[in-house]
Amino acid sequence: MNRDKQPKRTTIYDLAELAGTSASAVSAVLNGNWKKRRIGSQLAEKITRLAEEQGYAVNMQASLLRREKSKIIGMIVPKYDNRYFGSIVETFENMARQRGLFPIVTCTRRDPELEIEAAREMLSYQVEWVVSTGATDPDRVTDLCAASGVRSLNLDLPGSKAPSVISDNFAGARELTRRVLLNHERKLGHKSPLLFIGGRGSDHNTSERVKGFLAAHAEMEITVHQHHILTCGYAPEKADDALSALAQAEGSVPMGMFVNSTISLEGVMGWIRRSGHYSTIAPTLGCFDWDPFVALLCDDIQMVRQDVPAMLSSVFDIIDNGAKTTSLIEIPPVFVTSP
Amino acid sequence: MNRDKQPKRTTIYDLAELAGTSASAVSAVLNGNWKKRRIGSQLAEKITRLAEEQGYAVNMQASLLRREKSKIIGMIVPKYDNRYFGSIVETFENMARQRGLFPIVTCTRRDPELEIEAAREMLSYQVEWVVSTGATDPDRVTDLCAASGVRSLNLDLPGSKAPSVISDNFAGARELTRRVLLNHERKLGHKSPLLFIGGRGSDHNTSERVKGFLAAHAEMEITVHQHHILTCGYAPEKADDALSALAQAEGSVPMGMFVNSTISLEGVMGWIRRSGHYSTIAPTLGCFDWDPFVALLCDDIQMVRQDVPAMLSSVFDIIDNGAKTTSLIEIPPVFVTSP
DNA sequence: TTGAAAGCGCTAACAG
DNA sequence: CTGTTAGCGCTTTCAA
Repeated sequence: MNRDKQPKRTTIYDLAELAGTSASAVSAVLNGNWKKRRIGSQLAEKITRLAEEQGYAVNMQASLLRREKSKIIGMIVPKYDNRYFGSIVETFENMARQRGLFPIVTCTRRDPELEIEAAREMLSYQVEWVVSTGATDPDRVTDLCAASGVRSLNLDLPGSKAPSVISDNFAGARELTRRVLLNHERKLGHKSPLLFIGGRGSDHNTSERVKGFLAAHAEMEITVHQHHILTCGYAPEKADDALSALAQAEGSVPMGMFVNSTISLEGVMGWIRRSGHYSTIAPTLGCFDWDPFVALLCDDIQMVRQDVPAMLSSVFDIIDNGAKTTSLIEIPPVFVTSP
Repeated sequence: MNRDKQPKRTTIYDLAELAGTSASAVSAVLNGNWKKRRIGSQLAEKITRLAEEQGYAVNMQASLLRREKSKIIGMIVPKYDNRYFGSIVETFENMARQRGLFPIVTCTRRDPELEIEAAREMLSYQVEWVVSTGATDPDRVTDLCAASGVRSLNLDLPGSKAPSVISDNFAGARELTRRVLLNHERKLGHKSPLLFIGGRGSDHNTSERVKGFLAAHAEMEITVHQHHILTCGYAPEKADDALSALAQAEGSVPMGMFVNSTISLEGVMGWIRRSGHYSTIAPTLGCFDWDPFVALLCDDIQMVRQDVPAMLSSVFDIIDNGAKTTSLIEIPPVFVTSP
């Protein structure tokens, strides 16, 4: 059994004393390179048993201080409040552990200051990599890391100074729009343009999706009204407000919509409910994002699910094998049709 | 500007040399206790400027090795795939940072082995606290931590060897059941018992909720069928399968349900869709959990939202001020009525 | 086969 | 007001 109340944690010196040997022998055994040091197998066994009994845990701070590589990998992520980022984090943790890395993840709530604050903190912990997910200012994080000789990498939103892995937003949005337009035409009996809502106009993903949205309309020879592109931000209330304002200004709102994230969809759904605008006929929707409940919410919704496993495979491929700093990898998203 | 390619990171010795002073002065200044050491303010300023210019970041491994307290706080969490755990993690990170602690969070996918593996890893990193959230075997984590003199604490699911903060499952479930029963009676014109579905029968929360469920029925003098309590597990497919089996066995399924989590609800909704069992009349639902889209899913759903901010306030109150090891704090959840 | 010893970067006495 | 010094626990040469 272990000490009742350990005032001080067990060290390799304690173990060495108990085993009647030296700290270096203990270290070698515990690190598994004792055949290299040709340590007696009975000694090795004794040390292992003792460590077990004492509940010994290596002091990583000391170990890492001495080593050259920390094997720590950091990720910053904007929010934990949707399935997309949730599965990014979960997959990241898994894949990191699989290759013997210790993942540390922190959430920066879309705040640029917090982003660099978090990155700085990670640098203090000697991370070997920083993955910036959906960062508002990824290049700033890259600069900060580069100054300490730490590599970084962008996920979800691209940067210009480090390799980036993102969804193929243009192609995904174009195909999603095409599907929704067809759906809509089938229902209405005639062609009709959609409303685009959600996201930040300034971010790369949103602007690519707008381009895809416009391309699909153009291919089907449908004219989009420029003021029907509402890149109002990500928060639910923003979408809600934008729709209210549009309805007020124009007296009506398009019957079909391209919603730029489940977060925005939350606001859109709330507004649809309250406004009573679609009491006679349900809107035709497309959402560039996925959520299991949304799939059940209505029949006329098409969703695009970003391919998180493929995205993270790319991320770790870069970590394992390297990549040009400027490379931009675009992963095709997956289409989900509601049941 | 900083060195093009730093082969070695800037240390306090580099800074000391540049400033023409000693490492201890640099350390004191950078740690903010230079008034204590009465260091000249011009020197202090110079050091600060230099550190800034060089992009200096303290080496935490070295710093922590020397210090007595690590200021690191760990949390293990089962999944990142729902709003409840997502907001727990986000709130935890915030509150930890607010008091100068460094949070490390890891997801253990409801796997008892991973739970203790993760706890062991955190101990190596010298965490001061481990918060076990929804752990399958919290007492094992507590034992492991105790052996290294590290304090721990349970969240969401209670343990017997460390303080626990959980929702008031009994009262919450009783009130939720009461509301759904009333709703149901109003709709049907007569009293009718509900089906309980989801969760593990062996976990504390589920069994308390079942008790509350039964109590509400008893108070309204409604008899529940024992085989209408389906604690089939948390995965969506489990709920789906359990409903299929019940329908097969009995030819019908109750018109009202108490669903034990949004995860289970996912399966329930899928089954409802596919089975066509409720084509004429919509089911009356209650869900012990909250999700913004579920609120929009149907009119007849009552939800219970666990009070995450209050739960984490309790957690940090214990961390700040201590608590009896055996204390069990139950936080009343909040009722959400769909719009 | 094994142990002694140096030193990772930092903090905190202690000695000026 | 400031510098010197002794470790924190561990890994890794190097010498035996």
